[in-house]
Amino acid sequence: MMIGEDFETLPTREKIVRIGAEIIVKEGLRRFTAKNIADRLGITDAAIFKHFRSMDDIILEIINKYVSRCSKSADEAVKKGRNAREKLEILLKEHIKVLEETRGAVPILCFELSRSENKQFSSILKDFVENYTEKISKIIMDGQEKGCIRKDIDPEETSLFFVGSIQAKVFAYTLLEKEGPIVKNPDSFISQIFYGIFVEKP
Amino acid sequence: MMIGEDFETLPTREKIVRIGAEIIVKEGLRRFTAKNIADRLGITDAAIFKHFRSMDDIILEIINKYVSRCSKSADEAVKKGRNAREKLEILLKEHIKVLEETRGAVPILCFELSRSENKQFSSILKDFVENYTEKISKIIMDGQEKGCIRKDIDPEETSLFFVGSIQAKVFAYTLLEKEGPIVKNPDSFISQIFYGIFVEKP
DNA sequence: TTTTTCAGTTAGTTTCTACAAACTTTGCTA
DNA sequence: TAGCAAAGTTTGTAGAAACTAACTGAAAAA
Repeated sequence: MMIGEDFETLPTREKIVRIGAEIIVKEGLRRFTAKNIADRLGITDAAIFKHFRSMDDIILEIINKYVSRCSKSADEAVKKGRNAREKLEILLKEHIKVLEETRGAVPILCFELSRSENKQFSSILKDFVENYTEKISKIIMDGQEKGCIRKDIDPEETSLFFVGSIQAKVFAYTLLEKEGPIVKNPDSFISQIFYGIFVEKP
Repeated sequence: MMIGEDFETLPTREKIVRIGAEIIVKEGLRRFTAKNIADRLGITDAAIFKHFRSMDDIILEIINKYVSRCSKSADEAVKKGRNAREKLEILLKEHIKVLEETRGAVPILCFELSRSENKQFSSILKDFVENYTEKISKIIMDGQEKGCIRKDIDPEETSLFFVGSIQAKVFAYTLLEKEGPIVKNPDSFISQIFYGIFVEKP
């Protein structure tokens, strides 16, 4: 099932969160139902409501779990690097690591839930993305001052471009394969973002 | 409502398709229901089925409409450009144009429906993306032969990166704003993809 | 040992949803 | 002007979905 370890030994509440996330990622929000989750756990749909007050509460827990994990790894990355290039590289690599471990859950949740009826979801996600891109923006501005990053790019736009590029990988993955790693070659992926695809400017 | 012109004068069938797409884009598949569409048209849900045999048929028409439009504009782009750089630039600009006119519908449909229960949807989308990226791949390989594009990048991966970058813009748009153009500065967006963000390689 | 709590169950209720059948209105055409 | 087809309507059905309430067995707490 989802993310290895010893899934069977986990408390039911945690199992619900993981299977819920897996359903959203692999089948979409439409199939995120109490019955669908319960069936996979071998319990009845009513039992789900012994652990969560509502289906929305499950989604909230899913978002918070994955989003906070992503934020944490970004903070660590910023500490480690000594210059803009190093920081961005570590940040991207950390992000890719979380991405692989969670099988693309965060980007898909972001996409699916950002347009949700429940404003609480989109507000959490918005805060997360804003917070995350702010960290990247700071690194970029620092790099621009030091002269290693192009001065004609907008830091905020570029940080969104970073996040979006990862989003893009997940998109390609869900549409075309669904097996193996989401980012097959992290180094060449990072190189493409850092240095573009053309040899030189015209 | 959706994409200007004279919406009111359109036949109902066409209105259903447009409003359906708008609902998927703005509220997600979960709210794509006959009643939701009918309410906005000022008719009853049952009337929808006078125009379409099933809800899935509406989605099929939505996908085909937007996807074929996207493919067509790519073909035109390839014809116009005289070298790899020009071709890619025109292609991206054409794509951005369709994107703005359709308010981000294609990427969102791709994402939402790629993980759908209905295999027909994902198969159409897969074909579209494969076809589209193949065109881009060819341009890139041509550029690599001519020497203007880096030889160490994988054409197929990079063409997916192109498509994904646009996807990413839509993602940022749906999450953070929802007003104005999806790609605010197409030239700097293209420049970022073409030449990266760093001044020079280490 | 008794009691309480936890994590289940079954069996509802309510609301939604896709779709169907039968009827009505309306505009076009023979 | 009769009649027909398109595009609506109302009404209805069957199946999900999200909960709810009342009950049960087992384990933890008293």
